[in-house]
Amino acid sequence: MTRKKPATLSDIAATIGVAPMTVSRVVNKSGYVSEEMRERVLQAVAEMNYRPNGLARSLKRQRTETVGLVLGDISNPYSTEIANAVREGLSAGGFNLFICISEHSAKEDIAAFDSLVDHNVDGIIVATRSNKEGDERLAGIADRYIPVVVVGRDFHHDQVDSIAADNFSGGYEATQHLIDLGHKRIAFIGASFNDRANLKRLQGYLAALTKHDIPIDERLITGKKETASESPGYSTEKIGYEGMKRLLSLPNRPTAVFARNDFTAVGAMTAVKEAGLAIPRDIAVVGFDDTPLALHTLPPLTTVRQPMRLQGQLAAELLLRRIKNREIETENRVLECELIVRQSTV
Amino acid sequence: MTRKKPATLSDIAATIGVAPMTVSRVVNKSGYVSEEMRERVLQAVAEMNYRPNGLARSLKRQRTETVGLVLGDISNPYSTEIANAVREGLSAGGFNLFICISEHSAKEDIAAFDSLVDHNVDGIIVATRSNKEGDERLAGIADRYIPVVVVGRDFHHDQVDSIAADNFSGGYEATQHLIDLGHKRIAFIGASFNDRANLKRLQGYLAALTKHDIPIDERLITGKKETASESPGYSTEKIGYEGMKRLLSLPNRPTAVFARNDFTAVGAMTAVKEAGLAIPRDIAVVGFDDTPLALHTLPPLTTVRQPMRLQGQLAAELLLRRIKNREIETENRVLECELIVRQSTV
DNA sequence: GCGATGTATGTTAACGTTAACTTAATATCA
DNA sequence: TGATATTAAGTTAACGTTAACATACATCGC
Repeated sequence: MTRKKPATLSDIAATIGVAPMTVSRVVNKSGYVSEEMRERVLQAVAEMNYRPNGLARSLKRQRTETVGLVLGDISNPYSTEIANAVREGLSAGGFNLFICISEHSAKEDIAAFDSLVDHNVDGIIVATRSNKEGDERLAGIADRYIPVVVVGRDFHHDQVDSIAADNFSGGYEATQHLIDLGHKRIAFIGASFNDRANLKRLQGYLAALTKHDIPIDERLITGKKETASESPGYSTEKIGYEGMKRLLSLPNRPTAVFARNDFTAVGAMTAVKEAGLAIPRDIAVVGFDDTPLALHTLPPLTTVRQPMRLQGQLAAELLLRRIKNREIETENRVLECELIVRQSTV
Repeated sequence: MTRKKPATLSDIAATIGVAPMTVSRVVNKSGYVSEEMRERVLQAVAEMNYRPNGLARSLKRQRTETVGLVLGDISNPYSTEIANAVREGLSAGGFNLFICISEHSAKEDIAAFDSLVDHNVDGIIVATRSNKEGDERLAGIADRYIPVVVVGRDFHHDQVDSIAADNFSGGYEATQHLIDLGHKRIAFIGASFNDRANLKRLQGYLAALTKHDIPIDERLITGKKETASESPGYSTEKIGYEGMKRLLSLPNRPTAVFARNDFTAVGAMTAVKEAGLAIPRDIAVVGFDDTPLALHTLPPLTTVRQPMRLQGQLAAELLLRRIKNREIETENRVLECELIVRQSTV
């Protein structure tokens, strides 16, 4: 059996003996077509299993009604929530979403940008970590007036809207909460210097300590100075578990820990329980992100909720706005985080 | 400032006074071009910030070097691992990956298929749950000889390769394991009848009980008969928690539970602990999937590992194979699962 | 009866690229 | 030396669609 090529608009036109344009009008419901002709065309379309060629259409129309989303990794509630919210926002506006994964590599970041630009998407939402080469390419794209919105990425350009959670104040509040409970030896688990959001959380932690005249003890800050691409964000239970083990072996161990995120917190909690200590009596634990998991740890986890969905919604909204009209002021939104107190600290 | 249109290949050709074809040859490194000309062109390309228009190129070349992946939801280690493995397999072959999310809705499933077909992707990998309308559309796509591979989806077509984990024997082994440990009252948490994989796990569970002459008690099977689109696969801790609560309130409560997946198992464990019972002494728990989480529950979770990465790798491999040559026998692979025994059952 | 308007089609050219062919100059070799 | 390759371009037409314009007939109000 030989493979037959898909029918084109001209094929349809030829078989029923009309001009291609007439078929186009029926398919696109535009312009004048008689009811009789409409039916003839529609029947042929159905019979020949015709589908418009999107490439040709987009090439001619100069728009694809498609938006690209670049994520660092997919195995991460943050990415997940953003993607879902973006998708909803876009499909409400009639746009399709294509997602690309960069695995936190600058090279893949760029490959994703290029691939999306090559497919002439109408706009791009970028939610990967900043890196020099990627930023340069992104600037080049924005320079060409392709609508771009960045989420949680440290990138500035006069054509690019940005959205981020206030990780600094989130970290500050989490630490403040522990201080309010009387803790003096508060640890930070999972510091990472090439992840901007994480860094901000750490800075918030440091600021809160400083504000309350609590000396900063470097031994209480675990983490590593990664240089390049790093770990699958998701399985950071390991980081938490190992970090906590190290902290517990200190001569003067902490009475509270602030973990970079909920997964790290879960790992830390496991280490605490294994050591025969109680949470929060011996060690209080705070996480970050308020993932669904946080409700189901034992005890339930105090954590900082960042508005993930809202970030995704806003990203979709700002991008659609910019697609409609490129000549607008850029917006840079910073969204508040909220401390959710549960039983792991009280 | 007025927005200038991006430079085209002809623009480049015009500014340096050569034929467009010459520029094309330089850009694509094909055919003969003198070294001197090459440099002239390359310089103009750089100066004018030129990027080939992928739509036009794909339209002409009749291929996009892009593959689409349709996932039911993104908030799910299963989707995640598959996506990562597929991505790796494809990028090794020089293909780009676009991911679409259907939110387990037949309508969105179809929208995703159509969007991908409209963008003329070279092939599609489908990892969503089966549904009638979606299957019909998918068959129509496969009929047009567009390469399609399904992963964990119950779909048969003489042009479509399929890959699935052996959920039945996974469920069987998990249950067998509990029976071997002497359990007679074994519950199943989170039954769902519109999720094929889940159904198979349940059937494996039932088969193991039957094989060992253990009567099936319907009260020990929790779950609901959902009709349509369902829950965000990911936060099924709730299902596990609530299911376990119900089981614990039975007059003759189970001594072991087999949960549909690890998240459900975690929820169940929380309920067990809250009731003041010990795992595995009072109630043994088995999960499914072997997510990273399973190592960090307390106690660590016995679970059934399904080869997620392998499924993704195979999907990429089979799809690329079919893209290269459509006239090949279809393959239907069923991959073994492996019971990982940890402390939640022993 | 005549311009104005509405309806139903057809024609042309273009979106940006490249496969396939053509032309022309230069190099190679028996 | 002439035949044959090789190199370096240019020309044409097409991928499948649609915007813009052109044509033709019917209807309408006056």
